[in-house]
Amino acid sequence: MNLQEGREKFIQTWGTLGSNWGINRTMAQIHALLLISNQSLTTEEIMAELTISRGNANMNIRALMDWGLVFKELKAGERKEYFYAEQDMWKVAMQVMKERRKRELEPLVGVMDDLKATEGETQDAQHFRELIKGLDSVILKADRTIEMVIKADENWFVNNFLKLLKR
Amino acid sequence: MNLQEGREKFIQTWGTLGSNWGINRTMAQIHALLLISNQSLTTEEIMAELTISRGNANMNIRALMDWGLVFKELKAGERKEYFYAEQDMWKVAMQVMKERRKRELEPLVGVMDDLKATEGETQDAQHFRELIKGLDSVILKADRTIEMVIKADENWFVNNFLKLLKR
DNA sequence: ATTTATTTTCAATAATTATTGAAAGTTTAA
DNA sequence: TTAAACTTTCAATAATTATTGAAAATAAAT
Repeated sequence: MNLQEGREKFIQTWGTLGSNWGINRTMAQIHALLLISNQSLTTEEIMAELTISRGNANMNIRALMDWGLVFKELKAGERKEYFYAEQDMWKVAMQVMKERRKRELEPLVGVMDDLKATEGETQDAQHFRELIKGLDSVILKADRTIEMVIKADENWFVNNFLKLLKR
Repeated sequence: MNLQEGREKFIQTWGTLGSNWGINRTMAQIHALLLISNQSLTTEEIMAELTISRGNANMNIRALMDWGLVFKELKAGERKEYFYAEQDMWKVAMQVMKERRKRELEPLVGVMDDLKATEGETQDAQHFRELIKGLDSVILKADRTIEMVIKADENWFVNNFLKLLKR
């Protein structure tokens, strides 16, 4: 497989993976393209490479920036914006976890509290509360695990940083 | 919140959550309905409760069985099929992990091997291979972690089973 | 101030994905 | 065997989601 084929396969694979996980295909493809690019790209270049419209490119680039996966670079003396992606895939994975935790797990915790407070002493009501309790404990466990992994990773980062200073 | 409201809110929440994660809303709602039901339900009952068509109900029930989240029960002297869901939410979470690992992570490993073999000695080609290497290591790490959690959980199950025998 | 370059927005449209419902298939009972 | 009860399939349709493209907004240069 040559470079061109590899790049195309990666963009397509990343796109499919994204849509399996509830992320819009184009957004994942732009991310893939920026990942494999050595330099930052303009909106124009992204449009051309993926043959998508300006509107589409713009909206998805913004979304990637909201996710903290893509950043803007301004070049001196140039008016247009350049974009690049975090390339360390471990950091990418951490960032995705962090964001999904914030966007989905945290709101869920609130809903679970409401559901736990459901009234009624019938068998059905008790069964419902039992199920919710079980689900709540799984959600809490997941939340704590992710928190732990993120904290550990950040410490690792801080530690490496401190090591650098000590040299 | 009374029981009826709680059930409806749960079904709707589970449906939304599912579609955020690339799972069809109705499938998630049928799952939710079976989770909160004390007894197994027929296709008719599921259709009525969620106001969906027979075809839709049938297809999504099959999908849930393929995922190992829902099971069929045949009642003596009755012709129609009854369905129920695994109610232990920890087991549900494990089963979802297992299935996603099998369906998505494993095929990905194959693609990554192809991508790692991309040819070329240009800067671009080297950068591409570096990225793929980094991604591959994250995927492998995720795969091993999930495997570990599943194994640990299965051992826990075996252990508890053995404990029961020893009483 | 005016022009030019660039980004953003969003109504219209296209593409994708989910759902229906009726016909075909299957299984059990009479 | 025929009929009745039930399940499965799938082409047609509906609903949802993504994409376009052109106009409006913004920012910088002349």
